[in-house]
Amino acid sequence: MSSPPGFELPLRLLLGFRVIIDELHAELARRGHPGMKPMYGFACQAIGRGGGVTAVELGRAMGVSKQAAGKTIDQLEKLGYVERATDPADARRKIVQLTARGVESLTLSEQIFDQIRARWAETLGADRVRAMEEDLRRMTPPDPFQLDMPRWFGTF
Amino acid sequence: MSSPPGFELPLRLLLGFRVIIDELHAELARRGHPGMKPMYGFACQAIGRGGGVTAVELGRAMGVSKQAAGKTIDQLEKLGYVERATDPADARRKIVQLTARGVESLTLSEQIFDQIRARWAETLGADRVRAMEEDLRRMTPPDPFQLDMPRWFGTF
DNA sequence: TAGAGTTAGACAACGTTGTTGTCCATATAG
DNA sequence: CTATATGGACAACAACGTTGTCTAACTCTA
Repeated sequence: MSSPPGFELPLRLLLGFRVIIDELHAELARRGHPGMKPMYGFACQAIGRGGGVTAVELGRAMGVSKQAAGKTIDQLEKLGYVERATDPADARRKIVQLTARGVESLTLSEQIFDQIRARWAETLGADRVRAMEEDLRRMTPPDPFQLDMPRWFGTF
Repeated sequence: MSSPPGFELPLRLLLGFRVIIDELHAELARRGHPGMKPMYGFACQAIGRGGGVTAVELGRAMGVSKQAAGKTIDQLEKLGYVERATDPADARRKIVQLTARGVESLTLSEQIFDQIRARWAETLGADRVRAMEEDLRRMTPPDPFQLDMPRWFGTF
């Protein structure tokens, strides 16, 4: 009747995240997006389908400096997922927007995430998955995007 | 009655991990281990209280190269958490062992993890936490240690 | 309207954590 | 005894982050 050691919970949370993200990217690669990486995916999600964002805004949304955001944007631009356009109303601002391919990758990711969740629900039961989400929502901050993982994990 | 979008689950899993690890390190810092970082903690855990390991073994256990493991050991040595000794039976091998301080940090971490888990159980109910662990155990690989996070998240 | 302050982006220098590749010393096997 | 494998050190480099500095452009106010 004893509980597992306390360190198992965070380990399993991380492993769960990793399993899902690995599966997502394996499927994305299979469906024409082999260059997509977890970080790029988060960035695309943060850029979104709306009117576009600037490097400063993206950095703020992801919890990193504008320079770091700018480098990520450079990569995504090179891969054809985003494009930059100068704001007609403010010559300083460069608006970053998803390209058609970028939107496609986002849509595809959402479908794949839903499929993965459905398989979890098949294995564990829909109510258990829902309970897990609910419990995690209670224990984590509401703000969904604070994904400065490399820095966080590296230097704390 | 619709399910949340599929991407919420992995996001919450990551956030949950992060919340717990952040809390652990805040508490560790408060109790005399301000230099401890997530990665160091994982390395200490992998080194363990046993007879010590070599850089090659540690690298294998953590899924990184022996050079990377060696660099982490350098850091931990500088912080006073481990010490190296040459194997009397094999002059090539340098055995890495936790110092008293290293063991203390490990023991402290275990206590803190247990406390965090107890608080989750208070908030969510013991059975819900147990269910979460059980479900995650079913959906993740049994091998607990494969913590090459920076590389994995960065370059995939 | 002119000047001061703020903001966006680019560029450079650097830190951390990884990677490969090379090399030497030591063990082990044929 | 020699050939091979292994452990560790060192160097060069890649990826992703940081801070600092500079310039261009906007905005506010005297």
